[in-house]
Amino acid sequence: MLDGRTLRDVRAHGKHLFYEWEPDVVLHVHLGLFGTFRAFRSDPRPPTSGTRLAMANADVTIYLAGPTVCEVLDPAEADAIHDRLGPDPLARRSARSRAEFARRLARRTIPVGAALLDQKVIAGIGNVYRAELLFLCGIAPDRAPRSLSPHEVTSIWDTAATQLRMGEKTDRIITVDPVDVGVRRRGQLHPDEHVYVYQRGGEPCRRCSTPIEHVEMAGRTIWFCPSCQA
DNA sequence: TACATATGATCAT
DNA sequence: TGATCCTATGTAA
Repeated sequence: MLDGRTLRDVRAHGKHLFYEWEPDVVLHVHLGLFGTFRAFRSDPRPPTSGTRLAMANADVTIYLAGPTVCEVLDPAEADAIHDRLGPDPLARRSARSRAEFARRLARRTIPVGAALLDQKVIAGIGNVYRAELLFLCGIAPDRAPRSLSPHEVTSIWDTAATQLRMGEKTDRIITVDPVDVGVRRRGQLHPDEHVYVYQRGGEPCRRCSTPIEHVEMAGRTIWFCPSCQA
């Protein structure tokens, strides 16, 4: 279906990837929990039974295995998927998107910790960032969206944009301010010091030493500091 | 070698 | 809320 076509563009919205092939065919990929791309610069191994997609040109061969979604769509179908997603903090037009986020968040009655995983509210956050963002903003995960001040809502969006941009740049999730672990620069952080709360249940908060707690929310575990996020 | 576990999202109920 | 998709990795055995 895609053989021989030229790749015109690749776009991302949240964790959804859209490969636009000429003319007017869109490959929609979502890696989910298990999906991985593997690239072979030379001498590609033959695809295995788990390989769902192979893309190759003269220089590189890329395999995709384990994705939640790998489907060929027409542009209208791709648009429909795009339209049902909430705003992406990494997209341009951020001020407008922030207002849209505030609107969509305010309509929900679920806890803010659950809303951050709802792709119709905000796209692309994920389980690590939802916990880290709420820590950075000093917001308890079980707060009702309606109880959040405009400033708190703004800070969630702006912090998401900043942190996601940093993650994109470094290809790592590093939310910790080096000052909080007693070093000067990001590069001096030990890998165990990259996050404030994610998967740190029982360990002392990096800011106040209170033991980190965790709770189940939207079917997944979220960690938080009961003192910093009172 | 076996097993638990993970940065996700959808759908049925 | 639980089942489902079903790869790679790290740790235990």
